[in-house]
Amino acid sequence: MTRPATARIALNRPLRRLFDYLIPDHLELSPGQRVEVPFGHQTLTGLVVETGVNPPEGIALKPVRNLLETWPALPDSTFRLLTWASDYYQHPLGECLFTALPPALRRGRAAKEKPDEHWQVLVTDAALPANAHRQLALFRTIKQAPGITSSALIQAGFTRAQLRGLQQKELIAESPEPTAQPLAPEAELPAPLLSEAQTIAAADFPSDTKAFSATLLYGITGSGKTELYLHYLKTYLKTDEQALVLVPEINLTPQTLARFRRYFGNRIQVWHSALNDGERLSTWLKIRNGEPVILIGTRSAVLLPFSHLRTIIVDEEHDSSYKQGEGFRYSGRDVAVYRAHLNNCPVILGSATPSLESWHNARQGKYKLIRLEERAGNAKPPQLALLDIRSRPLEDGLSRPALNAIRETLARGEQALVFVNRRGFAPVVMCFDCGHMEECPRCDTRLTFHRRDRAMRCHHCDFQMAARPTCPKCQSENYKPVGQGTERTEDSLAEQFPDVPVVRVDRDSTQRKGSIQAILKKVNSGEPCILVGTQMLAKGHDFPNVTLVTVVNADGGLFSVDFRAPEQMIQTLLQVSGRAGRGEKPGTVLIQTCHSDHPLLNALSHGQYATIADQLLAERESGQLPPFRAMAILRAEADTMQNSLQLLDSLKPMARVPGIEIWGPLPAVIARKADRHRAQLVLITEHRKQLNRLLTHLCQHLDQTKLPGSTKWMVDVDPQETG
DNA sequence: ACTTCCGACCGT
DNA sequence: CGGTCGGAAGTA
Repeated sequence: MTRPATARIALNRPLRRLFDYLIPDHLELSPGQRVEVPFGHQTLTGLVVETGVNPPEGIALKPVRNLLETWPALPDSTFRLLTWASDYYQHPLGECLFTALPPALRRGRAAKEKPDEHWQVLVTDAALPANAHRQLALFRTIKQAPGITSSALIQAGFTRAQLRGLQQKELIAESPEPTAQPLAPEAELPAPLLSEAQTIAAADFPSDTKAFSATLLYGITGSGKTELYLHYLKTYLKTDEQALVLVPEINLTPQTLARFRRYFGNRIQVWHSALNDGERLSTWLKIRNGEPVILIGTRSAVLLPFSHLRTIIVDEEHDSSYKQGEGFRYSGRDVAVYRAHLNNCPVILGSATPSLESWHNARQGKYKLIRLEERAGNAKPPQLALLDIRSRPLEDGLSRPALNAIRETLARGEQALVFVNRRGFAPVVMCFDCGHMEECPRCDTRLTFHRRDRAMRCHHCDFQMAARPTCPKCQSENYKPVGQGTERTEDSLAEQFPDVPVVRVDRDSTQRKGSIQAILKKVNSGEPCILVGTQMLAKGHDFPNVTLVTVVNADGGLFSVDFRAPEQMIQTLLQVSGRAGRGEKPGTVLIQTCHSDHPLLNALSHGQYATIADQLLAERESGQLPPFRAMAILRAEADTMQNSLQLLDSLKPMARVPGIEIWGPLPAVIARKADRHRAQLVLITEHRKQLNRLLTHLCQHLDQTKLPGSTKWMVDVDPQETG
């Protein structure tokens, strides 16, 4: 056996091919290692995929320039996971592999953390200009805690610039040795005490962390799923093992984190979009080094290079944000299940409203189903009632009975939550004389009116303009907002209940960092108030004093073209209903609708999610839709609809494979978005393997096809949005 | 994705 | 005839 002379390298580029290089004599390479290679006129970071390959003929190989670490940045298990995901989701291997690296390592930086500086004061009193109060505060902080680190100071709200300022004035200096005693680790709590129902559920959790198993924990809102996760990890995870807890972005709140930290102290680490490059590198290294971390993270955490991973929990597994909507369109939940499989460890999917995919797997016996249908503590499930608003007068969207219920709730000293599924003031502005509606010039959408700043905004691109006082078409002054948005509901409620704070929670009101924390703090004080908000309110928050939930309009999902709309509507309604009555007091949910006789809404007001899920699954089966068949969408976008449709049409002959059904090509529901014309071709089949082979073939073909102008195409496997 | 190459179009 | 702008080709 001679040493391999060539290596196949993956690059972080959207190319469905790898590049071969010579291995210089002084280097020894193996898969997963990070290297530097020449590429055209640039030097790029690459990852070794294979060595000893036969390069294509007639190409002069260049040598690998440099090996960045002796150890593989991606260990074998992670490497295999990503290779599988690249093939399954039809996304270029290079880009898939690089998503498992922190930004610093993607850019070719050393896999080392910057050592943290420690600081001490040099004088007893700082003579600073009167306006330098931040520097003065920083000086006092360092004086009080000699040896404190830069990162601790930055965490406390100071900046590097302020440190540099004091250092230049020679008021502080780096201290060589940390003089501060490290804080004694706080005593970790033992496994939480469980209720009777929880104890029964806990007994069904997988006890073997060295074998694959998939468990669906169906626990109604407020049943205490998090306690079960904590109990499970306390019971079965050994002190030298790693665990992963996936959560939707919105659920990673300081409260959740604090709760986990009380039980596991500094084993708890986090992974989410708000981390900076340094924090990402630091956490990545801990995981790569096999430290016994319990990682609480969002979607991309499932791709990290764990080596002692013994359990994966996916909380709120139905949440659509687990599916990446662009680029590498993977599902964090599905990758988690496959990872558990590869790794021979348990995966636990938890939800009060499981996805039909997981529900189906449980029904089929592929997943073990654990049911927890009792609320923890003294809390009772909320009472749901439908409120038909067809012949009722509405005041800014709210009916008299709903307003009365809110009034009574506040009078009892409790809190009310009003759920509106649209942000802004009103979804459209319409001329009552000529019927004109304001549309986005770049998309096939209507503009939403935001009264706060008198702006018309498109919620599908970044277009916005000043609102007009009169109709631009007929100059009529009878030009008014129509329909309900969060802003309008907020204003109207503030007018009707002037003595009570009205708090709006949506993407516009929570843009500022930490503003949601401030809102939650206010609500958790328990004083009577009205919360108005979108989806954001439905997710995972615990408001013990909210006893009434009003849904302004539940009809959005009833007649949508998207086959997932009914499922999503029911999940959202149940999740938001779950915010009611989580404390001692019972909760009520009022759902305003124009279709109180609709079977789905009726099932919701009478039955359990389990019953509805069975019904919805039966409908999916009769329609031969996912999860009964596998689906993939080929999307195209171009400067004209004709170009998009033509490209997809040209694929149809190749896609005519027995057993695979083709729908389309058809223009997307929003056919034009940011001046791009979009169309899609749906492929649907019972044979997932065959579909995968076809997609590989189609991608290969498309890669070699020269496309006119700016025409783009993409593949979406297991799409979440089918419009 | 990023870089370079090459032909079209402009002004003098 | 130089300058630059935009699209296409190539990266091993």
